[in-house]
Amino acid sequence: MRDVAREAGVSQSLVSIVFRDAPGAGEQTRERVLEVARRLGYVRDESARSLRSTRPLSIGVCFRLGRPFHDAVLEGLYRAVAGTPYRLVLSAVSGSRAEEAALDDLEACRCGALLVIGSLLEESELSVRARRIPLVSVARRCDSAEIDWVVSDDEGGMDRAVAHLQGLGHESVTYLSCPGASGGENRERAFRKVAQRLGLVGGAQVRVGGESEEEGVRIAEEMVAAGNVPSAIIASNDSLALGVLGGLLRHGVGVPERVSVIGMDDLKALHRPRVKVTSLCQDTSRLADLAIGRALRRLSPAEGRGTRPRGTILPMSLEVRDTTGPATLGKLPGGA
Amino acid sequence: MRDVAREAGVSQSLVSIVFRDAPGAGEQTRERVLEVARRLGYVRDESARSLRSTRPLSIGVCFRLGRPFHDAVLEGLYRAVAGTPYRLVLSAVSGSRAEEAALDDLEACRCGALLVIGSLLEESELSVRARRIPLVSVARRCDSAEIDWVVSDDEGGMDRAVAHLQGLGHESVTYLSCPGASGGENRERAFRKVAQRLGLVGGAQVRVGGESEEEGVRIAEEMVAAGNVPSAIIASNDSLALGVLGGLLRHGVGVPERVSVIGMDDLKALHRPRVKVTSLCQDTSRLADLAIGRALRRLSPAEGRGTRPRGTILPMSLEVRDTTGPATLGKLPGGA
DNA sequence: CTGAAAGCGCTTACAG
DNA sequence: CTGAAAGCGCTTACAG
Repeated sequence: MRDVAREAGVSQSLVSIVFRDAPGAGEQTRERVLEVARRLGYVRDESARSLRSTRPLSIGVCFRLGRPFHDAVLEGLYRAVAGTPYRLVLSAVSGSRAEEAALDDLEACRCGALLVIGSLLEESELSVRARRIPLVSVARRCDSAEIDWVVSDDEGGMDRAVAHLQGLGHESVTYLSCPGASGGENRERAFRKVAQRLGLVGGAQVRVGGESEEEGVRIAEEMVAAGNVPSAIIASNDSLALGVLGGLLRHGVGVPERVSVIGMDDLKALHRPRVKVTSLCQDTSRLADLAIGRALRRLSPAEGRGTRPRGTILPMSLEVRDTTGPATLGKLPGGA
Repeated sequence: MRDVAREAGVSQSLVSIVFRDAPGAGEQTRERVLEVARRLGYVRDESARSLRSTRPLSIGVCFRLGRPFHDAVLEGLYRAVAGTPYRLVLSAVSGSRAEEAALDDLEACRCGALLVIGSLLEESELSVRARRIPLVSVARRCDSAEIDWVVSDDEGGMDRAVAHLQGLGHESVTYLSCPGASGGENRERAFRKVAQRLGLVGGAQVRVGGESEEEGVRIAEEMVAAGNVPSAIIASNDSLALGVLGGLLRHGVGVPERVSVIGMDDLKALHRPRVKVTSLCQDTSRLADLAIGRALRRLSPAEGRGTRPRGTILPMSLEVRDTTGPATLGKLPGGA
């Protein structure tokens, strides 16, 4: 910066003014500074900037590697942050990197706020961090006093899914859970509630599922082997749904002729050429917009941390595709 | 840090010494400082650290959102960097964020080196950046004088794939290219070379492919409609292979009975329950290890930027699974 | 083993 | 509109 100032024949503060787009520089001077900077390959130093600046310059994002849902939210976050004066700082959770480490890293980087996608941490631990720095939880509800959150309406979505199946004549539905996942408990609770509300009490089954296609296949095969294949299945995530689908088809159990299958999350991975899975979709783009909105609110000097945190529940949409159809009442072959 | 020093009754430099694990602090003092820091919720500021430190503290990584291959490499990078004194700084490329912007961000963050996964930029642009900061290109060969690179051996892999098909009796092979991808040209060139070397000259076809399952389906359907379905297909990426597979099966063309299909990259997405696709695999973990190794070399004061850049070509392995089988010489039904 | 002082590259008042 | 000076939170010599 000093070099640029010298080369352009101005003071260093003037260069700073030009780069911050602050008032106080003539049109000509501004252009000359910019030209010199370009010529010298000058890049403004973010560390120095954020160290000296009186307000934060960045928003931290904690996400998980290899999850299409997280990638989709991230994509939305970049879009949402584009019009603001903030930049995104990323920190990934993976097999070799715990969520705690990822969050520590973000806290050390002078982020003004933290967005955490699908956190798997205890709510109490998130609370502790939220006391140090504003926290927005995405896709995971947090009822602690300090945390803003944005989630999808599992219950409303589940309602739509079950009603869809009932409309097709299905009288019993088996739900495959996902114990380890961030929204797992919530989804299971939603299913139980909805099943009761829609009078599915006797026909509602909950079975431990998982998060991978492999587990889905195994479950499907167990069902077939036990001669106990339900007429409708809601899988708590799409990988599971895909596995169940594959497992059933492999054993000659028709989908949707004999069994209807619904997935959740609407990942791109679902859009396979062979069969498009009916799925309950989260609106990743709105999730991202709202998350950035919350962060901006906390970052604004006017509002700041004063107000109590806000939770928002976004509707889910049921995308009806190829894997759901009329109930056959066990009259078709394929049932064990 | 000043607060911690005051609270622990020591000087600020002593706190710094403790946190840097530098010699010069008594065991007791060290523990007291650590205890106080924990109690106060002190987090060392990365911006200040990297600004003041005489050597770089971080390595920047530029990757693309929603690509399983990139995620796999990232996972390996986190593992590889764990034992070093450096941290990873991530910057994502996505629909709403150009690769240039992602790299600019990294340059502004005082990274000591940049790892770029599957860059789509012109080599000349990478060169310009490499003059400012050491650059390691992953999965994209760079012959400019300034850039280290680590790639997979497309030609050796292709050799293995074609030989495998020949061993099964296939006399002609159609290659589906991937014009937009980062390694696209290289793979296509590799196929042409290998086809010639293995005497497949007449039977070698190159056809424009793509990067999505949808494109794969379309191509398969065009082949079926034109009555021109080859006996063996190598797709330049796995999504394409999956699409081709789906498209063929849908029209009753048996895989591998009538057509053999090989994909490339061995993404997790390939491990579907129904059919496991034979694929040419990149070793993402070694790719990551080597990339970090290159960066460390450039970062070490001893070696530094003095030596000329090194390129490394890693072997690919052919994972033979369900989609390749003996050639049927057009005697089976299903050929148009 | 411990403390006082300088300085990384910026931004931010404040005086000309 | 422009320049000199202070300071963000650390690390790094260097003196006790």
